[in-house]
Amino acid sequence: MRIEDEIHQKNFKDDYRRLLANLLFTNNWLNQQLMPFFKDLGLTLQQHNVLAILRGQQPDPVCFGDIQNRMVDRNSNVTRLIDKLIEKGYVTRDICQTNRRMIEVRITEPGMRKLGQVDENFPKLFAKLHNLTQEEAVLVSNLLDKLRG
Amino acid sequence: MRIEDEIHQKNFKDDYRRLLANLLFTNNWLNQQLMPFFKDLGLTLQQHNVLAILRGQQPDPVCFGDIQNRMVDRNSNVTRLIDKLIEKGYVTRDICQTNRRMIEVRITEPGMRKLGQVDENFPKLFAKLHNLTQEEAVLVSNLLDKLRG
DNA sequence: GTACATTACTTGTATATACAAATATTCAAG
DNA sequence: CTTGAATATTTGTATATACAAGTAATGTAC
Repeated sequence: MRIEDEIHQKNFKDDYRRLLANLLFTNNWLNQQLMPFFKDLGLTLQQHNVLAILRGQQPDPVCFGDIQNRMVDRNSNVTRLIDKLIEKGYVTRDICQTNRRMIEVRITEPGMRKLGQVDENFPKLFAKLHNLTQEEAVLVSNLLDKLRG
Repeated sequence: MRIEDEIHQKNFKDDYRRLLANLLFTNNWLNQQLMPFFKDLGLTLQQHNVLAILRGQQPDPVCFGDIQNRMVDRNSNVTRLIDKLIEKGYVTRDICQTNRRMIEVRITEPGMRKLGQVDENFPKLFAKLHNLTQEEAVLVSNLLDKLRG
């Protein structure tokens, strides 16, 4: 459905304004697909992002700063995110012995199992993006890279 | 900058996962451009969105439901948004006399002037989107329309 | 014309976000 | 070896969001 119809706006002053509205609207649409998906699995999008980062570095730990730099959403409060993940038993935190300002975060076995469970369900999530062909997905992605400069 | 470099991830399992990360990351990037822009002008993105909708219907009023349906961000709480805009003197609210469940919202003269001030500053905001050519902007926008189905 | 569903908006609340200030450790200069 | 700057994380707080429940007016069936 065209963005004009989605937000009941007949036309835009120029193509950049249409793009801006479209990016914001599409992000909202995307969040409405993602939030219930992760909620059903007992995670938030950001919590999943952290777990995936930790799995990627296994068996090495990752410190808060590195987690922040690798997150898709840079505004997340890593301290509080990790608190939640510890509550759920999916990660551990230890003070780094070589630099005691830093915190070493590691994913636990239950955390790995939870990620595995998410992976099993991913196909039904990604099915929602398959209105685009693979070539179109690559094209949009590259243009977004270009947009950010 | 490629999304792989932005979030320090060597590669993605497939092009749809790369697209998903890229859409979310780009939205965060976009918000970091938009938020200070509107903050400097004493508005939030959603407040501006409402004002623009009201100007579009002038001199007719717009009810809450219609505002919601035309907003880029459908999750906004229109009641509280309007409360803020009344506080600032940019809109008025009246009970609709033909259907007293409905609220008629209208933009005020100060609201129009504020919108005018935003318009004056828009070029410097949209400059940030000009890493894409006009053709590319159209292309991305159309592909986003297609993505949502 | 009364009862029940529907519509339109409001309120409450738990959680999340943005952003600034605080703490605690290490580094670096003299 | 002390002082001040830099780094890494934590805490505080005001505002925003998601979502469920509440209220009030209208529509509809009998």
